[in-house]
Amino acid sequence: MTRPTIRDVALRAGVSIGTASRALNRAGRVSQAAITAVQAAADALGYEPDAIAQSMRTRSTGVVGLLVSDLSNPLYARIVNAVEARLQRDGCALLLANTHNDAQRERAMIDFFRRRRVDGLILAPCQSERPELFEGLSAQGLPAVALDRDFPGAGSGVHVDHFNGALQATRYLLNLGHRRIALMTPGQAVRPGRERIAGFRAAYAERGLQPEARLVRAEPSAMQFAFSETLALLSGTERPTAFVCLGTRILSGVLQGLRHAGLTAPEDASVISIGDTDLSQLFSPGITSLTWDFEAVGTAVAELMLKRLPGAPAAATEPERVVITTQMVLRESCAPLASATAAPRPAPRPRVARRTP
Amino acid sequence: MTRPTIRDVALRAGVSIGTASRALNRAGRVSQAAITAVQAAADALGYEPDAIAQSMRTRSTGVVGLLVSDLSNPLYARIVNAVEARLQRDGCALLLANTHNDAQRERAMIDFFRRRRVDGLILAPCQSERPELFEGLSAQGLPAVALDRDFPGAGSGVHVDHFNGALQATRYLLNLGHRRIALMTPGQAVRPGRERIAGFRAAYAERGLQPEARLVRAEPSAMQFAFSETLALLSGTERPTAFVCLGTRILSGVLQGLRHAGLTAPEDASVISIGDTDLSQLFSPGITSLTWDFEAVGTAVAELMLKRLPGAPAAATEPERVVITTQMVLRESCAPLASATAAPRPAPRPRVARRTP
DNA sequence: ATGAAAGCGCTAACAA
DNA sequence: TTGTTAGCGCTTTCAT
Repeated sequence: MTRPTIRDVALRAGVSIGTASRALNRAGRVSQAAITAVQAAADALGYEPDAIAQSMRTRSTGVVGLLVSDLSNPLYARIVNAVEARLQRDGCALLLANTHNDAQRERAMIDFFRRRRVDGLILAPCQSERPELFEGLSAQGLPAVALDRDFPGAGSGVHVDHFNGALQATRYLLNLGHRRIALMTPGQAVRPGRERIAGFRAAYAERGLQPEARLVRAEPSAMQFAFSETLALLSGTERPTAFVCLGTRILSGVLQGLRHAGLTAPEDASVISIGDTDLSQLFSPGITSLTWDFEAVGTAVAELMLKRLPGAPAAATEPERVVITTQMVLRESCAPLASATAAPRPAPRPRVARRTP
Repeated sequence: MTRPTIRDVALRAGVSIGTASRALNRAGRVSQAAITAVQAAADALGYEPDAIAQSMRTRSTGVVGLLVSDLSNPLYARIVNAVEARLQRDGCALLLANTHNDAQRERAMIDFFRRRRVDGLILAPCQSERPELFEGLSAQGLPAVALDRDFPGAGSGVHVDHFNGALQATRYLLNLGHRRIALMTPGQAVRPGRERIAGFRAAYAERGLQPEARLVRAEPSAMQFAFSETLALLSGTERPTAFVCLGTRILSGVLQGLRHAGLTAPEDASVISIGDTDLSQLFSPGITSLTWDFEAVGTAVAELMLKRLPGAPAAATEPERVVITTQMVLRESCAPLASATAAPRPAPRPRVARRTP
């Protein structure tokens, strides 16, 4: 009842083990007759080569490790999905681990993956982008690709253009007359946070302005956090007139905060979010969103990885970077500042004509 | 520059390879002195045992395969996340693959995983729940656990109580006076769909009624599908007065359909959805939801798996089933039928008092 | 073109 | 308690 090995196949085909291997892999000098016989024997036996044994010999597993901070983030999930799909096309397997933003676990899982002899590592995890982490991998000849993270002086990666995204979103609000704009984004310790804050500041700088420091709230993404922060921001007298919500679950927290305070967008505050989600589309008012192609991110990072894999046709060694640009989807959640303060609130009008029943 | 092997460690510690192995694994008869020396040598060398070689010998990889139809489904993502977390605690790795509801790919990926010698397989994929699939695995001694799927006559699994969930939701609507209730659920070919339809029918049966066949729409989950189906259902004269949306992305499709038709919940139609999402919570009106603990599903399935793994303390052989119950979260998206037809639509009142600015 | 044989790094059975 | 040795299943020289 044990699985047939190549030995069984060779025996049955009446050839040696070596020949069987060559025939199976169509490698080098094998006669057509041998190929046919071996193939037949393999089929008859239901032979499946043992990937572990192959890895043992060839020192290549065909497995790529993916470290992500939190898969339950739907936006990450979409990326991981795309990574897997692309890898699958090339016969690569995906080993997945969550780090839960825990630096210690990050390190542990990298070791774990290395012990398992993954052929490459995709990293989107780090609390802090320690360069030695990335360089250590490259030095050991383990291809690593960064997913929206900057490891100083290192390697390939896919990067979303958060800077210009935040710039564009902020500029849009400034053009509407807003000056007290709250920026809520996860972790300024990592690239997305840093870039967004920089873009935010740049938009103000274009007009010779500077944002109030207290309005920049950079913390790990969490709905609960966003909710309480929103309440805190709304409680003061000089409350923000606009919210830029740059984290997956931040939007819901902010919307709940506004609701809890009895405020409505866009009359009381304008709102911009990221990721063109169901919520953005269906909330009333529709939420103006800063978004990008999440599937493209996953596909790109997978392709960068595949290119650097041992077996790849042209094993590119020089680092490569892919930039993913953002787009704004305009909806109804932003309004000129004047109308919010000066004019009385206009009566809400339905977005579509109501059908007569 | 090559990684140190156990040989190097043994050499440096001045012991034999066998002793080094025993010391590293703290297995059996080893002197304290040996353990100390070997440990020191391993640390000095930065030795990490090669998991592939270990697997080769022990015939156990410490890897569990997970087959899921579509990870970009946020609800699945949450489950996978929980699975990974639980597995990680026990030092198991997670090999992940999407099947995209493609029966052929399902089979291919199972073979792929088996070739990689996974220790176990978690399956939540199957278009059709072919018994031979599951039985084939068990017969080969590969532990398999089903995730909300029924493989006739087979194995362990975690099952959400969709039957009672749908029963409860439908009963709730019937109690409100609704009779033309549309049920939208993905694939009746698989367990969740079947159970939901059965629960739906059971609720009608309790009152000696029978649902109209045309109101049961069971297709693969997709927002686009839900949207067009909703429009189709709304276009007739005898349009449904309530929608039960039992698929992750179905709710958005239905809501968009209603909006497109110029209709509003709950005045024109009551709506119930699954999974207590951001959208359910923040949409106006708040969507009454049928939900369950997705993390518990993932944890349970992981634990079922761990229990059946070769190394497990008591390798349970008899199949085990875990049932996850559903809860209703009542919000504002459902209304008595009478008020929708007889009474004029009441003016909307804000959910919370509006603060004076 | 084929067969024999040497390992990949490790564990486990057997001797000592 | 320790060292020696035989593989796990496969690929890959090296002869033939």
